[in-house]
Amino acid sequence: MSTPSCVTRFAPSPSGHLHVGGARTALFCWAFAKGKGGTFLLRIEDTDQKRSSDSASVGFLKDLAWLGIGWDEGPVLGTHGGGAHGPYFQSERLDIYNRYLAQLVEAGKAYYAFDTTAELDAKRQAAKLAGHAYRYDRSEMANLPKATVDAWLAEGRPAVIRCKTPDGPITIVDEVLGEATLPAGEVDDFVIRKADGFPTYHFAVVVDDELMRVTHVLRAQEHFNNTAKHMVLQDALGFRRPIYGHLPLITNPDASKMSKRDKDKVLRKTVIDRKLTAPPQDTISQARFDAWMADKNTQLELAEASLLATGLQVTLPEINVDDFRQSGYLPEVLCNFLALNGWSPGENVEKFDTEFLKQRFDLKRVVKTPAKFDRTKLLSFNCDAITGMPREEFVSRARLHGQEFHADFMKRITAEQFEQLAGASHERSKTLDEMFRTNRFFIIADDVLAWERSKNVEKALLGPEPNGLSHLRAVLPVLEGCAEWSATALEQAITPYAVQHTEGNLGKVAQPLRIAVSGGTVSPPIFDTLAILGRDSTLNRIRRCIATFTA
RNA sequence: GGCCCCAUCGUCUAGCCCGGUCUAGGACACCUCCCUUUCACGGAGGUAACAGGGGUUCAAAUCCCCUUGGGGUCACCA
Repeated sequence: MSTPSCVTRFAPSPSGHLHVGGARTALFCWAFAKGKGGTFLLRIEDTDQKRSSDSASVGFLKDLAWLGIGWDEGPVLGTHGGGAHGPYFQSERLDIYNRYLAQLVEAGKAYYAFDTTAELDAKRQAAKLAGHAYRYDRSEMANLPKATVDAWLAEGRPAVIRCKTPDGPITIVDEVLGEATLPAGEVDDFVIRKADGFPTYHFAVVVDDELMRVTHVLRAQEHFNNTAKHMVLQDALGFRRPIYGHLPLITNPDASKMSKRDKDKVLRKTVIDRKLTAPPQDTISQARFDAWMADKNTQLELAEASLLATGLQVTLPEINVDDFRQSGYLPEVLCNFLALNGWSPGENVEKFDTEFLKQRFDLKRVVKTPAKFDRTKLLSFNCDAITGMPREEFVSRARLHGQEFHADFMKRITAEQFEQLAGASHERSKTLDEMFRTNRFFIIADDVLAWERSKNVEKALLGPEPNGLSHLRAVLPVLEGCAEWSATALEQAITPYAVQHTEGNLGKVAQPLRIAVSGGTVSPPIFDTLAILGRDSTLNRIRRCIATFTA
């Protein structure tokens, strides 16, 4: 097997959900490697025992697959993953790390340190009060006699291993940011193995990138300063140095970090604004609600947050890839838009697919500044993509979306009705989800349909004579007499009435009809709406509407 | 606070490396008008930026310096 010229990796910590920022990083790593005929690999950084317990820890893989970002090596999912350089879970590579760790200690490039957390905290605190940055002081631990170290280890004293960082400035060479030099002393003797025996992130990354023959490290800019530590370790271990590229962060419009905490904030604000003291029915328990509201620092689980949001009828900001999926965004649009945050192909091109990205992606064109994530523009892109696709494609993609996220809706509508509805909704849909949210009236029973009592409704129905209500009365027998119940047949039946009684102003008849059958002022085009609804429901609802508003 | 990085319309960005073609381009948003049976779409126009100050130069958005502003990072998290 030949060695690929280019190997990139995406190395997240385990999670059930893929954050959009992570998705963008993965996308760039993927595009970079695949554009060069190289390998893109996935590695799970699960060295934090406290965080790596849950079984859904690699749920984010499905998000990656949904986006169309396939990985050549890594955890197996469908046709993705596998590879000869595993295991790809760091927690399964402990003996590998320990080998290199021992080598460093042996060579005097790393040492055991027995400081307690309390001692270190105190020193950090003192440094902070003194107004300078804390740097680990190696004078005690680095010079412990070997006999002492062995004795303390033998008696089971908790110990970490620290890297003995050489003195001197460190220059980071970065393909997007250029060169940056950290002054001597800026990188101290950092921990490379924790007291629990697990390597720290820094150590595991360096070893794995070497062993997995990673050539290019593309990661978020928040890792920039870590690079110096990784360089120190590479030198100590005699490893080659990969090429680095640090990608600009993606933030909220207010420049704050995008995090699932944003969902919590929306919910908390809603609860406070509405002065609620109890959760809505069928959401979360009162006890959970109280505990959550009592402490600003606790967060609801994602599932709880969704339940509560549904109960409160608020929409949560999309943060994770599956949030966007649920909201009805297209994976290809999300990829396109994500790529535009931090990169652009120039030449005023901004609509492209991942194939184009693969061919054109280039570190030189990655921007240095953080990008504020603009959901409105994403929505506009999504709208363009939806209205631009063939009708059959929209219908089938909307169907899949409905089956996954609106099972109740799909159950109460026939296949034929769905096809008509989707067809009528196509050109007015900005997302795959919209038609399910705005057309609930199709799936409720005729006798529970309620009419909204808004200004617009009253204006359309109860204005000066001849008003909407009288048009409804007049048009009812016309509809009853319709032999064929299709959009075109209905149009042919109603239009003459409009010509005769409203000077051809179809709206004067259409809007009352819309209200009568939907309960509100918004629906697909009126004849489609009536056709989908069917003869019985349409007539039923019009009769009830007349009765209701006449009373 | 120390250290590092960055700085073009409200937002994402093109241009910057290799000064003149930039009276700074595109997209989203916004405003106006048109289309229209609701919603949405669509069409035509428009508003809108080189953070500030010093240099260098015949010429600076483009090069240099300072100021200001923003971001990142300072864990036995990753």
